[in-house]
Order: sequence, then C-alpha cells, then structure tokens
Amino acid sequence: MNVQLTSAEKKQAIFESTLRLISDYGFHGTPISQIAQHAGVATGTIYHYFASKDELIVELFRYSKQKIQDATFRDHDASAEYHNRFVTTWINLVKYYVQYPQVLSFFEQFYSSPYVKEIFTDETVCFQDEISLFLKEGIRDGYIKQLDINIISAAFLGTVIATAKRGTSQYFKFSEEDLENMVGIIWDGIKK
Amino acid sequence: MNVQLTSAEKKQAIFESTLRLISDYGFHGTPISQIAQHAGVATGTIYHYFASKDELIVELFRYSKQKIQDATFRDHDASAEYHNRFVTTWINLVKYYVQYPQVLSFFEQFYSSPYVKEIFTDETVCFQDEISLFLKEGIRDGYIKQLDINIISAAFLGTVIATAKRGTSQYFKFSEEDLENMVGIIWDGIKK
Amino acid sequence: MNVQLTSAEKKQAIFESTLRLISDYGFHGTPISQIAQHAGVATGTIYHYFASKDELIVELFRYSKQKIQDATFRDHDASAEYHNRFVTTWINLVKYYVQYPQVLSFFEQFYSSPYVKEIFTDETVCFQDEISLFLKEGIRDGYIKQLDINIISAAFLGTVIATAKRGTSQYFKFSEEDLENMVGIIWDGIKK
Amino acid sequence: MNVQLTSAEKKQAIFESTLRLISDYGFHGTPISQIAQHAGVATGTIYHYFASKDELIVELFRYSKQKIQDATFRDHDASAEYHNRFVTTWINLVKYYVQYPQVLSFFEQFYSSPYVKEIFTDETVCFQDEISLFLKEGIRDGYIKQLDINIISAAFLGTVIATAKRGTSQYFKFSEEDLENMVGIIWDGIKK
DNA sequence: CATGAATGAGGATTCATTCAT
DNA sequence: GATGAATGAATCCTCATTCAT
Repeated sequence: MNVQLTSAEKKQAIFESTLRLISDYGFHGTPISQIAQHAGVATGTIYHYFASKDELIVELFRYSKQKIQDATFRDHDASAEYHNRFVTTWINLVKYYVQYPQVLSFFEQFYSSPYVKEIFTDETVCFQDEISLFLKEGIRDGYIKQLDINIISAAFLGTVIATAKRGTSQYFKFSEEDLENMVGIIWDGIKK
Repeated sequence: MNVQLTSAEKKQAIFESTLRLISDYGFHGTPISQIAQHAGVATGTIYHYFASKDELIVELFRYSKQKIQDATFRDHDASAEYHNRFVTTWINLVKYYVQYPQVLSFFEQFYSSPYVKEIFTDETVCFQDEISLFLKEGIRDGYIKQLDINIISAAFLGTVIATAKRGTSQYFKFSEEDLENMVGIIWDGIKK
Repeated sequence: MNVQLTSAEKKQAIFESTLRLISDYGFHGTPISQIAQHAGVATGTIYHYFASKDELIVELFRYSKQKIQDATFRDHDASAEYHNRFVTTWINLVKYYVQYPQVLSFFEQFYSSPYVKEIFTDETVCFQDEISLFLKEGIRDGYIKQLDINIISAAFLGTVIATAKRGTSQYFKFSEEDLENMVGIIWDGIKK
Repeated sequence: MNVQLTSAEKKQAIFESTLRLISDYGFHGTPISQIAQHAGVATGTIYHYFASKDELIVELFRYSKQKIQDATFRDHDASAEYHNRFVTTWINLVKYYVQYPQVLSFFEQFYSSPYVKEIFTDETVCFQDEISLFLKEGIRDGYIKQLDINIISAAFLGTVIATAKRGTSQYFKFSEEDLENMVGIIWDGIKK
C-alpha cells in the first residue's frame, strides 16, 4: 500500500469537501471542523496539509484553476483553425462550469474576496494562464481585433461566466444551440 | 449647520460605511462594531435600523441596486434611437461601477454569497429590473437577435462586469475609445 | 380630569404588564422595552415611576403582596371561630393564586431570586404579615400546636403554594371538595 | 495524582460550578464565562459538553434530580413499615436540601422558570419519580387517605420545601425534634 | 411629564488553531 | 502522522439606562 497516495487522496478529499461546502455556505459559513467532518478526517489533520484556513483556500484555488485548465484544453489541437478552437474553448469552459457549479461558485467568491490579493500581487502573473495566451495568440495572428488583452479577455470570460451562471440556475437550461448562438455573439463581436 | 442627522441620513451613513468596509475587507472581515465606528454611531444604533447584520446587507443591496438604476437611466430618452440608448446604457453602467468600485465589489460578493437566496426566491422577480426590460424591448422591437433574455442579458451584463472589473484594476485604465470598442463588440454580436 | 389618577393608573398598567410578562417569560426574558410596549407607555416613562428595573420588580412585589393580603382577609371576621377562619383563609389564598397564576408565578420567581435579599434584610420584618399574625394568634390562643412559627407557617404556606401550583396545571383541577380535604389534612396536622 | 480529569469529571465540575453560582446569583446573574472560570475550564470548553447555556441548565436539573433521588432512597428498605419509611423519606429529603441549599435554590428557580416547559412536556412523565411512586404505594395499600396524588404530593413536597427553606435561613435552625414534629403534622394529616 | 432614539457595556456563542496523546 | 479536546479571542446581539426634544 502506498502511503504517498493515501496522503494525496486525503488532500484531495479535503479539497473536494471544502469546495462543496464553500459553494453552499460561503467562506464564512464553513468552519474547518465541518470541512474535516465531510472529508472524513480530524480537524487537526487539515493542519498537517495546510498551514491555515487561508492557505487551504488559496491552495484550493490553484488546484481548481489547474483542473479547469486541464479540462478546457484537454483535446485542444493547436494546429486547428483558430475560429474553431475559439468556439470549442469558450463552450468547454461554460460546460465545465455548468457541470461543476461548485467550482464556478467558489471562483466567484474567491475573486470577490480579499484572498485575490494573495494570489495576484503584481501584474507580472496576470494573463499568463492558457486562456489569456490563447487570446493573445488570436490578436497577434490577426484573427481577432487589435484591442487590449483586457478588453478581449473581458469579452471572453465575462460572457463565459455570465452564461454559465444562468446555465446553473434552476429556471433555465441552455441548449447546445443556445451556446453556439452565444459564442457566435462574442465571435462576431471580437473577430477581425 | 445641522449636526443632527435625520433618520434617513443616519441610515445612509450606515449604508455607506458598510459598503466601503465590505468592499475592502469582505462580509466576514467587517464587524458591526467597525461599521458603527466608521458611520459615527454606536453599535446598538445599527440595530435600531436593521434587525441583524444579514438584514443590513440585504437592505444595502436593495439600496445600491436602486442607486445604480437611477444613475444608469437618469438621462435615458426612451424616444431616442435604440442603438444609441444601448451604447449609452452599457457605458453608463460601466462608468458607474468604475466610479464606485465598492458597489461593484459589494455586488460581486453579494451575488456569490448565500444572501442571494433571500432576494431571489422565485423566478417571477427576475428580469423585471429596468435593464432587463430595456433588453426585452430591443428583442421585441427587432433591434437585437431573437434570443432568450438569459443569453442577451448574459452578454450585456457579463461584459459590463468584466469590463468594469478590469477598469478598476490599478494596472489598466480604459479610455473612452476602449469602452466604445468594447460596447461595439457586444452590439455587433447581438444586433439583429 | 384628574392627572393624579391617570398617574396611578399608568403605574398600575406598568405593574400589570410586568406581572404578566415576567410570569410568562421570566425576569431575564422580559426587557423593559417590552413591559413599556405592553403597558402602552414609552420606555422612558417607566423611569419616571421607578428608578430602575430592580426597583420596579421590588415595588411590584410589595404591590402584589398587598393585593393578596386584601383579597385573602377581605371578609375576615376576627370574632368568628378560629377553625373556620383557618379553613377560609387557607382556601382563599389557594383560590387567589389559582385565579391569578401570574402572581403565584411571579412570587415563586421572586422568592427564588437574589431580589429577596433586598426585601428581607433582617429578621425583624419577617412574620409580621397578616397571615403570620393570624397563625401566631392560633398558637397563642391554644387552637394549634405550640410549635415554632417557622414550622406552622411552613405547613400552612407550603401546602398553599404546592396546592395552588397543581391547581394551575393544565392537567388537574381541584374541586371544592379537594380543597376541603387538603385543608383538612393541614388542620388535622397542626390543630392542638 | 491524576491532574487530568476525565470527561465525566469535567462535566461534573461544570455542574457544581453552575449550581453554586446560579444558587447565589440567579440564572440571569451568572454568565457562562464565570461558570467556566469557577470550573477551571475555558468558556469554549463548556460548549463541548453542552450545546447552549439552556441545555447546561436543563442537564444540571436532571443531574441534580438524580442525585437527590439517590440520596433520599439510599437506605430505603421497601419491606419496612410504611409509616417509618414515610418519616425517613420526608426527613431525608429535608436534610438533603438543608445540607445542599444550592440544590434547593436551583430547583426553586428552575421550577419557576420557563425552563420547566422543556422538561415536563406532557402529563405522562409526571409523578413517575420515586417519591410519587412511594406515595402512590401508600394510597394503594391503604396507609394514607384515598385522595388524588396531586393532593398527597402537594402536602408532602410542599411541606418539605417550605421546611427546608426555613431551615436554610440564617435565623432559624430546625432541631431533629422540630423535624419530627413537622413530619408528624403531615402524617397525622394524610394517614388513613 | 412623556417620548423613544441613542448608547455601550456585557453576555452567549463560534471557530481557527494548538498540542498532548 | 492522526486525533479531537481544549482554548480564548473575536463577534453578534441585547437591553438597562440616559437625555434631548
């Protein structure tokens, strides 16, 4: 039996229960004790893996960010046509959030909280994620308008988030066609 | 000079103090005692105006929502051309959030928190705000695509928020031209 | 119109609502604000009549004590036969408490609270109430056993209270006969 | 010597500290913080053992009730003559209260407070304690009058309480003979 | 006299964190 | 490593009391 694996599994169990609980009850509403209980470990154990609740949350952010990136670009074919890659990426991202609404909810909370400051301490780290790089590529190669990455990124991510949020509401479900319409709007808007 | 504040003024002072502090330190990070101190009243006084911290926050949401709506549609001329009204409304909203970043920050926190459930208890109340009505009007009158209000609204508000967020970052300032480019993207995307 | 009367009436209204509320919710559970509301006056008004909540309660005790005494001895004929007077007094007292259970409840709370110390500061004031005097008379005149007033009084009042308490329970109602049986027990026990 | 207290011992320490303080200062007058300090634990620790102050008080009631019952019936010989058992039980109970006046004081406060409702929710649980059963036995077997248990119990307990209260006053001490006189009164009153 | 808004000390409760086992 | 009892600082909220009107 591999103890290393067990340790990683335990860490993941802590991540998953944190994600679910924070998504349901908010940062404030989820005590460490409850996270521990849900994850099937003792409170003290969490402090073996994370120095503090804050660190747990920041680590969870990094963990989730990575998982999203992996999922969004899993089948990404860098040699394919840019427009197709754009559509696929946008839809993948929306679908991921719709499938894992806790992640969307956690991200939204995270970005609107004082925690962000711990992550984005200076500009250098911004826009280095795969999505920003993909969008920069589109600008550079002339597929999309020569606008600031801030504008393009706002159009791309703003609509992803807004769409995914509505897609997880209990009152409305987007069809595949809706999504294609939606990404069509964006593409029409930012394509060169 | 009248040092004696009316009841409404005191309530507003509490609102403003709450807004600023929550925007800086989050729901969790701003104790009632601090809100009171900043507003220049005693802790107990807050409980004359609001039954609980939760109620204060929910009321602050309504108050801010109203102020935004007033500001966005202040000079709205319903008889003007739809495209112009669209551009003006989108830009007004972005500018409001950029001018009052605490409101944006508070809204983002509010929408990602368990509080929303207290406000949006059923579907009937959704999409009845002035912005949604304005967008519905555009769909009905054939100025914008015949898509679900969820889609149109996501495109409109998602980009407003995403743009305003970037506009309040310390590293980037949108010019008037940037904003017009941005709203151009959306309009190109959703116009009929 | 007589303002003096209005003042007295207001004081009585405060007493009555205090009595009812304390009986229902306890000393702890009834804030001055609630007493004021029930009595139809402002909180501040209560402080015109009573220096503090404590004083209000101690005054209410004296007021209720007086009312009980008046009711119990209203038709008392000091020239009647002792045994009959004993039976009548015991039954009157029980009936009073059963009719005004708030008074019983308030008294019980009062006697078990630190307030008593404010009333019975030394022995001199004890056993000077009419009931004690009536019992002492019985001992002196040889109708009841030559025991300490503490014993006789315990037998008399202990059974009154215990009987009245059971009589106000929702599950049991004493008949006139029950009461006569009960006082018979006491009389049989303490008569000479 | 074992400085480490077991869970049960710590709970008992909290009980004893609560009993003493409530008896001296009343429910209202004894903050959790003081209970904790007297018991030699941290405030938070109390909340490991009891969900709330209310629960602590209700649990303390049960704990004390059990202790009293154990003490009163410790040497009870069910095969002895009924009259003797009656005298012994009555006197044991008075002596217990006189020895542990905090228990008497706590009970009196408890019974006159809104807490009772949490304990006695329906009639079925009443009169099932050992004392009531003992009195019912006396009625059934013809040693005492065929009166309702409410009446008999009122006569028994009412006099116990009233006697014990006077016995704990600083101004009067019952002698063994006084107690025998007192129980003689009751017995004479309720015996068949 | 009467009012009730304002005060702020005090109290119940929570929860991140520690540490002896 | 893992546990979870213990800690106590921090927070929300209550309410007796005051005082300007």
